[in-house]
Amino acid sequence: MVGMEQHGEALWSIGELAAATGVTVRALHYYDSIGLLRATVRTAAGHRRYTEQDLRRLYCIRTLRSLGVPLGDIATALDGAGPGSLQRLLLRQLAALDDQALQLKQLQRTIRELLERISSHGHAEPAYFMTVLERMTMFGNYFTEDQRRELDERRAGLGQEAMEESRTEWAGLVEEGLRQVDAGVPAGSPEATDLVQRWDELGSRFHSSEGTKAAARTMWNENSAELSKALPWTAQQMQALVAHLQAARQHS
Amino acid sequence: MVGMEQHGEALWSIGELAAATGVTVRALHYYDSIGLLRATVRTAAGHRRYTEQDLRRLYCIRTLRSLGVPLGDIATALDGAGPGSLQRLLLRQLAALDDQALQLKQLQRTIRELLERISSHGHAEPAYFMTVLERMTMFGNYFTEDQRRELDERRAGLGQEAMEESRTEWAGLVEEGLRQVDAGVPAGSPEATDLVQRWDELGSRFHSSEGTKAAARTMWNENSAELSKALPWTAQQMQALVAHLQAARQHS
DNA sequence: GGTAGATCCTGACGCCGCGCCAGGTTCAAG
DNA sequence: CTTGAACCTGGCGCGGCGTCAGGATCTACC
Repeated sequence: MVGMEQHGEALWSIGELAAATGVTVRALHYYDSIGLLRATVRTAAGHRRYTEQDLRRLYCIRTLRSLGVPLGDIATALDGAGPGSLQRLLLRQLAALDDQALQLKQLQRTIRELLERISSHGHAEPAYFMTVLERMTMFGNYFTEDQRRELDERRAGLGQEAMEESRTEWAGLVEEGLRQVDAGVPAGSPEATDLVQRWDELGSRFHSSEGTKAAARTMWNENSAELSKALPWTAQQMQALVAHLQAARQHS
Repeated sequence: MVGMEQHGEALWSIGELAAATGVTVRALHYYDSIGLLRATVRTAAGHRRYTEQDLRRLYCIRTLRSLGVPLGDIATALDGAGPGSLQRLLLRQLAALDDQALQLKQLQRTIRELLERISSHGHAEPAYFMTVLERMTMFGNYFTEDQRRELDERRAGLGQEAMEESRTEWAGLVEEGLRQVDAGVPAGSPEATDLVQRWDELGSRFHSSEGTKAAARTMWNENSAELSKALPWTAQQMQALVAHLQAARQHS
């Protein structure tokens, strides 16, 4: 072991440190280069010598890193503001992981649905892929898990009849949207903005406190859920409608 | 809309496709450059024109991508072997996500433990970081969740007395290991390999069916679990021991 | 004190999935 | 014909290292 018994302090070469901690030499080089873990001592020839303090710091770094914390955050937590900064970091990371876990659950459910669809139906038609995509992006971007639960409760509260009614109404809106697309109605026209407004109103029935914005997205979700059950429209029609509504929403 | 009504087919420019699907133009450029989604048509000036087939393919791509599938896998699944390849891909991805979910749970538990430790103890000493790191790397690399459960059951079955006995025995082994380190016993010597063997045997009590290899890792886990409760050794001693054992294991 | 082989150094490119310019060409509308 | 929007290609950048390449330096043995 290099430098043992010198001034009563133990010094490790980079290879020894790597072997002992399981971190690669390259990683240590990298940590040094970004200033996260500089070797306290350098020999005359430029070889790195690590102290026991460095070792302890390395353990902290690797632990946090294995918990998924990015190196930049580790650096600020270890160098920056003293007490409590580590705690705050861990709390943030825990929250981030919670988010990730929820997303993972979403993905797993979606994949299982896709697999069922494939095995029962023989194959997956592209149109179905579209509906899956719709639901995922809408869901992922606009709702937290809590909000999702709230929506489920609200839907349960509305009852079967109201749900059926809304579905018919929604189908009517889609039909009109397609008519507008076919007729070439411009996105800025009153017809189009009116459609968007009724669209959002219908959505707002399923959502109260959070306002119309999120409600519109809810409607999109109902949308794709319905589509997955019965697909009376082609992919091309749907994409045209999507584009039309998006454009109209920007104009209004 | 570009190219509408031409030969009865609809063609989209790259910007239109981007707006309609929510994919950025840059991403489409990238997909084109890696051959994942080439624009079927190019105008004389080199501008991309996408067909409805391209649109459908894009929906598939984005769906799989949002499910976490890497682009390379998507390409092989869409272009490669026909029926069943998609199903296999999804099954693989599902398995991968299951793994991720388990790892996430591990991480969350570990962070919560760390937080408890910090809040009850005022701060976290570096030595504790080391034990956390040990458990994580050992656990993460060598055990599946099922194996973990099996281990927990086995430990419960052994009873308190046997557990206590094993702990004392283990402490003895650590003491001897430290003696060897202090005395400079080489890793290839019979003393060292004998220590490793007894170490693994002790571990094998906690693990039957999977063999000694995994059992040794179990022992490592006990190791750090004990350390977290009472730390009679310094970080430096532990790291030296770890290195010694690793080296001896390679020699035997 | 010479030499071999292990270890060390710095510097550079590669990975993935794009984001984000820069500088030039082409399109659609008035 | 002009203007501004859309399009093109090509290049750098991120994070966290892995993986060479080419050279300097260490340790051990004769």
